[in-house]
Amino acid sequence: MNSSHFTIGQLAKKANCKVETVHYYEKSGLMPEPPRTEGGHRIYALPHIKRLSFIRRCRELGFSIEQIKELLKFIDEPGHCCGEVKSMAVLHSRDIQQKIEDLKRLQTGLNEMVRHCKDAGDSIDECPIIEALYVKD
Amino acid sequence: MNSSHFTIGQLAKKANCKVETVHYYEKSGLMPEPPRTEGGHRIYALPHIKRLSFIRRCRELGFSIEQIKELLKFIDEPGHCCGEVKSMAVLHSRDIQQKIEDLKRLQTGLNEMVRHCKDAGDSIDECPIIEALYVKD
DNA sequence: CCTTGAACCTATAGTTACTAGAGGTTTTAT
DNA sequence: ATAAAACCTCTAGTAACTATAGGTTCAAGG
Repeated sequence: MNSSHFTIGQLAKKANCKVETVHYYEKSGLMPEPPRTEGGHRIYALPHIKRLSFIRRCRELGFSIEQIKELLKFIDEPGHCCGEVKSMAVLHSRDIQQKIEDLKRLQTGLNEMVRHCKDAGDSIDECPIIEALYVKD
Repeated sequence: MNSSHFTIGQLAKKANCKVETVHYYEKSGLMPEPPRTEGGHRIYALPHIKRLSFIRRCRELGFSIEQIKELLKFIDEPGHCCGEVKSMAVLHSRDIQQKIEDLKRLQTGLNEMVRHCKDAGDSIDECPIIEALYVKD
């Protein structure tokens, strides 16, 4: 294996993910099927590292596999423009904002219940959290 | 079906979830197996409604199925105290706080990239988002 | 009573994004 | 040559549902 070629393990390590994840991305269509050795081992090169690192960074940002597919299409195919990428990023940013707000609402509700709890001693029958959640209907 | 008994569809509706979800909770051990009609249909009563509603409220608060199992154990078995419930709620609240912070970090990173985008016109080669994510390694 | 449609039943498979394990082959280092 | 590490494909599992298929039961209306 010459120095401008990499095994799947090396690729995975450089992009900070597992070998199985690379298999998964190949099967999902994110990563191209690479050339192989005579023995059947995958041969990767620098462009693969760049692509996988891109995918990993997008995943870290919370983009779904499908969204990353679209982004990769923008990159792979001619004729796309930055505005399309920006649109996706803006929509995604809104999703994240919505999730933050949802979690904050949860947090508030939960903390409100915790606030009414004494530190110890009460039995379950007198627990404000259980009382709040196990109400009559 | 007399008026203090409910079908699974009625139960699901009252607790705001689907019939399949009730099946799932029964299989997961959250809901007890109820008595049946001669024909094999499940017969539910008020305590089932209360229990399922509790489960749904916990799910809405983001508790996992396993966590809800524990909470239900506190309720079902004698000798537990409110402090145990409070502990779980406090730990869970911390989880949620961590998620909020993670999402905010994502949000910040994403918005920073979006901020450098002009509205349109640039090709993908000049897209600051792609440039940031598809870097050399 | 009969018919029909709705609701029920169980079992299985799919969703998303991985992750693990099994059993076998290839490569590498000693 | 040998042993261990790394590779391969395939399958199944994770969490929390959700959908589908094929069959049975129930309820309402004629």
